[in-house]
Amino acid sequence: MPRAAQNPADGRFEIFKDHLRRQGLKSTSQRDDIAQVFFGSKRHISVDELYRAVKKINPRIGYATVYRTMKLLTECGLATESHFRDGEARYESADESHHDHLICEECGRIVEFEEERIEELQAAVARRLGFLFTGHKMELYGVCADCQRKSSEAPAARKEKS
Amino acid sequence: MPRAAQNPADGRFEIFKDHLRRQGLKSTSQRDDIAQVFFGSKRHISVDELYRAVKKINPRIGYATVYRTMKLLTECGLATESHFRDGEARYESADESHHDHLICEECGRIVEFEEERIEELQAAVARRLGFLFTGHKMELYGVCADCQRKSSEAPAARKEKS
DNA sequence: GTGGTTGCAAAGACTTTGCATTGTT
DNA sequence: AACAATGCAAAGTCTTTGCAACCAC
Repeated sequence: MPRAAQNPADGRFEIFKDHLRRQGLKSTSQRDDIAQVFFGSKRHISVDELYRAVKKINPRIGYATVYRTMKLLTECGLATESHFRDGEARYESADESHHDHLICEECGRIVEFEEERIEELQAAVARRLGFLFTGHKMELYGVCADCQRKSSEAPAARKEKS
Repeated sequence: MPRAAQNPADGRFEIFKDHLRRQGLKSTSQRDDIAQVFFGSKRHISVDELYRAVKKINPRIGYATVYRTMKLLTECGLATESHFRDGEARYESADESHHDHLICEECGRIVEFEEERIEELQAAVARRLGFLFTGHKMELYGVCADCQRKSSEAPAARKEKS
């Protein structure tokens, strides 16, 4: 999969517009603004964060429209939905190559990584079980370097199984 | 699959009772029944399924108690919670060795597997990023052999919105 | 103009919580 | 008898949906 460039005019917005046109859907200022803000936002943005961000530049926006637009963006492959710690959904732009997440259980920090060999093994497992492999959901959990240091400095704060 | 380890006296119930005692909690018929039904149930049972099953042998049961008891069972390591397709939580007995899930996107069938090499690579990735690896959440998706056959036999069979 | 779109609020799905009553220890 | 546990229903979260007003096309 060729890497898309990260500049603002990388075509994602056009892909979105094309998707709308092809489906006979209409372009609206709400859809445009949500898409643009989403493309320019930090990764793993929640619906609520996106809603607030869009509201700043376009107060004529409702929660429902954010949900509806994120669904559209997901349909045309421009966004991916994740449910990290079950609760609200978070979206990320799907313009980069595939990666997965490593999450710190202490501070919630999310680090992305790629590991082709894991994917290969996963495909092999699926094949072995007669499946046609289509994808995965994978999150690694751990304690990041910072939090490890913090707990060794303040040894009172430990939670162990007794 | 050896079902030998599944006999009623495999100690899980005692572990649960001990957990209650140690925490100064009380044993009640509801807790006992929920635990026993859970231990004897199919894997990946939902709260709703568990509630119905327990209700059959003990009508004096409420939804809230099932939720509360599953939380207890999870705390003492006897149950694990999963959120397969976001929606309701499913629990499975944590008495067996670690495994992950492969899910058919057509029929929803869930197959379990173990792959030590994937876990090793995951731990290595975490270490490389400075993390202390504590665990993962991993689900593979695909199309099972049966569903692959079905779609090639009846290529016209499409689901449509009514 | 037509028919998709929007914001709002209401409804849904799942889970948690408040409280009077019940049941264990 | 003390006090945790229960069932019920109400409240909470996050997400979807119904609908009249709106707005692209």
